[in-house]
Amino acid sequence: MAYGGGGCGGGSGGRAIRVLNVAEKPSVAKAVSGFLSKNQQGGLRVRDGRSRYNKIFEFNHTVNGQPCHMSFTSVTGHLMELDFDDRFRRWHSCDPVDLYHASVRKFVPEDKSDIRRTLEEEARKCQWLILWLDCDREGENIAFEVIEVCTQANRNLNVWRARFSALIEREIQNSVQNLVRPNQLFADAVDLRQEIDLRIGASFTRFQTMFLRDAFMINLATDDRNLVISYGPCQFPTLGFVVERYWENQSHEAEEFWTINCTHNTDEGTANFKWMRGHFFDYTCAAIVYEMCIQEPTVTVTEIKEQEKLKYPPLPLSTLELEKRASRFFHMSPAHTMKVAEDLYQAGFISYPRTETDGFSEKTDLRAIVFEQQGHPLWGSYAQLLLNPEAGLWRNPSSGRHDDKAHPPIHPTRFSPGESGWSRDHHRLYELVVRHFLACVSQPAKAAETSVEIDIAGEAFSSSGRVIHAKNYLDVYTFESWGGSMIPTYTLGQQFMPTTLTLDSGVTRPPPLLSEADLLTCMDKAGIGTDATMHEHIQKLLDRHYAIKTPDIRFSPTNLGEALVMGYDDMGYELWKPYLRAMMESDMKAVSIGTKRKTEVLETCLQQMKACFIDARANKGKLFEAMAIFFERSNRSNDNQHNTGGDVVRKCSICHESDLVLKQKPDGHFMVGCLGFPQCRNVVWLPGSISQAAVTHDICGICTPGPVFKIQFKFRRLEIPPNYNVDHLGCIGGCDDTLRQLVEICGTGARTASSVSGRGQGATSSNSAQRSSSRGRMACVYCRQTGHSSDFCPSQPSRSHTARNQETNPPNGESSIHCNSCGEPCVLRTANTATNRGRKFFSCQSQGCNFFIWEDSMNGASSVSRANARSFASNPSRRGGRGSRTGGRASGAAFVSATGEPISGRCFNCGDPSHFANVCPNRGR
DNA sequence: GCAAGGTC
Repeated sequence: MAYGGGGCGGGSGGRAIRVLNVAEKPSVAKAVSGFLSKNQQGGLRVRDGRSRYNKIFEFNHTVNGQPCHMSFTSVTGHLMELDFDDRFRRWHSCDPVDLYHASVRKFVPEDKSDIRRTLEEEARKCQWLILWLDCDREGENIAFEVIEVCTQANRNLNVWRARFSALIEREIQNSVQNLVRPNQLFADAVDLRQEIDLRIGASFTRFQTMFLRDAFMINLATDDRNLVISYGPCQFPTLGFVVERYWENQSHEAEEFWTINCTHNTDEGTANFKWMRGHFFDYTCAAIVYEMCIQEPTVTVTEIKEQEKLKYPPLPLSTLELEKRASRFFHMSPAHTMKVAEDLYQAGFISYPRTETDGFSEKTDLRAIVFEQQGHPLWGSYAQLLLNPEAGLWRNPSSGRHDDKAHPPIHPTRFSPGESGWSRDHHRLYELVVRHFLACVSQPAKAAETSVEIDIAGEAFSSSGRVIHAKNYLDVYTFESWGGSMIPTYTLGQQFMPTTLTLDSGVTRPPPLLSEADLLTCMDKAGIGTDATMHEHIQKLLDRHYAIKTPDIRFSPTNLGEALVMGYDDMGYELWKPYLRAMMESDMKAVSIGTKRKTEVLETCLQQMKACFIDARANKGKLFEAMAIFFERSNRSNDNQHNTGGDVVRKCSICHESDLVLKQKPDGHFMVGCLGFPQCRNVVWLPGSISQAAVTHDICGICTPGPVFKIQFKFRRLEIPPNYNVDHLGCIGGCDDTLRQLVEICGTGARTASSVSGRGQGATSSNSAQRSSSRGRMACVYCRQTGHSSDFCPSQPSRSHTARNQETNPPNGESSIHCNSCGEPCVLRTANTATNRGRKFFSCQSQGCNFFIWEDSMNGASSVSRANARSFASNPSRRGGRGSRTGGRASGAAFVSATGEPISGRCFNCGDPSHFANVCPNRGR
């Protein structure tokens, strides 16, 4: 592009030339005009342009010796939009696949036409154009939009770009004297993204909306015609994070683990010692170690460490952190936070709220910002203390690794004790910004931490205490805390008796659903969205009914959201993963630095996406199947797939006003699902081997709440074991063992059979719950005896971890034993305790792994058999669990501490507190 | 009626 003749400055013999300056937003136009008009003859004048928001500032300035008359106006972000030509814009105007090569155009939309007129009118009067857009790729792209409009009005413009890294006077003065040319490559990278986003988004959105809306009854709280089932390269991966975590959460199977805890009471307080092995999942192993400890309970202090610990204040505040912290501290949604932050920014109380930067420029006058806050009733005195050199509270803030080169971290720009027009959230957000800023320039909190390690019968335990010496930044950053705790004083080599020594159990917990802060972190790591748009993508999931927020502010997918991700996943596409966006980001980088050309990247990407789209459409059956799990077929559909379902089986136990109905999925499998949506996702899974099913008028006499209508099933002979009948009058209310057994034997059809890695095996909560709750009650599917499940069937090769190792590893093979927990090799060691001296055990070599097993127990000659351990573990009243601590101490324990206090402990074999396992009369029974 | 990116 030609930018007009001549360099900048020095060439006009002292006659002022007219310069049009354009910023990305009105606030920047105002701020830069303010800096550049300082000490200039005539000062700063302001007049209206065509747009009421975008004023025109006028002043004189000299650029490289050239006197200039500056007119400074602004746009509001992008001036132009990209869209398809009119003939492709109506949804039914073309096949969605045509959108990959349909002609597109960039144009100034109607609501920006007044800004366009201002630019045209001003450009005609000027010789130069200086672009003050933000110094990022989007800014560069907007610069070229401005250039296009302005040069159409005045072909002779000499076009310059001002580069600045912050709105600081020195930076701006420097930038105007060092003008450069705009960078076409940066703008190209954005053009690339815009076009790919548009074509992919529009094609998939039109396709899936039209297809699914016609095929299913998607009963949302919106007019059917307004229902849009959108696809976007940012919104779908965001949904993917939500669904993936939901699947992890639902497929979690709680596992019981065991740990040994030791406490020690003295006049100075109590120390809680944690077992340094953490915990064992195998009760037998834990019990063996516990036995060793309880038999030689004398504690020896082996290590005492005292050190100063620092808790550092947070980094300067970026948008992402503002959103995360407002969600954590105040439960404000990111979208609402940004709305409130925008208000505060517009009113001048805080700096620009859309910034990635998490470090202050050295040129920022941080003390001046603190100075302003000294009068505040809540934090004013802290601000005063910060500025007092004698207090020693000041610390130059740390810098993070992010810098958008356009905006500083979010900080207060004007003092306010609180404005009358502010809502509670305005108050809270302003307070967060101020306190965060004050914290950033403060010393870290300081504490003395003492950690004590002890040894009981060769087992290591540790405890620590903390004394806070100086709260420092925590005094003003009241949203965070740092607890102190006291432990008694110990000396190295000191010996004592524990007050309690208990074998405690716990269960593993599923990973929680994603919180707002978690979701933002996922998006940030994967590069989904920008600081200014991440909250919009999250909001879009809610607006499109893809996800809901639970009462504890976590995201759970709706049936629609889960079905979409499931459908694409079944098709084999990772369009719901962040990879597409990551690829686009890397292509954008390559284009912006000139290693790839825009046209080539665009061509390749669109070709790939078009092929993907065609394939996805050919495989829409998968999407259909996934949707059919949750939704009723619509009679609008022209599809010939039959649906025999719809008969009511019972009222839904979750959403009581809806019915659970028997349905047949397109793949032929049967299921019972709830009609209530989106609140309810209750599904009861049926065996995959059903050929026919019909709801009868028989009501189950066992299951409550009733009525629960029985279903007459016919199974396919070859798909069920010979000892089951093909005809079965079954009940889905929970009383029917046959159904549950056949689910375990045959699976539930498509969902479990096609389950992919990473997806929870239970596709829904009720499925997962059914699987886990049925475990305790059902008969074994191999021997049909009750009392154990197939996992623990004595007549079938065990499938448990421990048993597998026992089968595949020779008992005495030192190098062939692998850890049950992490799979690493174990080494053979010899115990050196009084009761087990000389006895050999395997222990895992992997750092941080706890696995440990007696060699002789691997022959089945364990002093505690597996069956014993199980039955012991299943009776909480008999095990040394959390509930046993006080009971154990009160009962007649066999050991007393040095102070004569009885030590809690019970026989781990039978639970009796009167003896320990080595002399247990019930041993081996 | 569709995306994501600016911004008011």
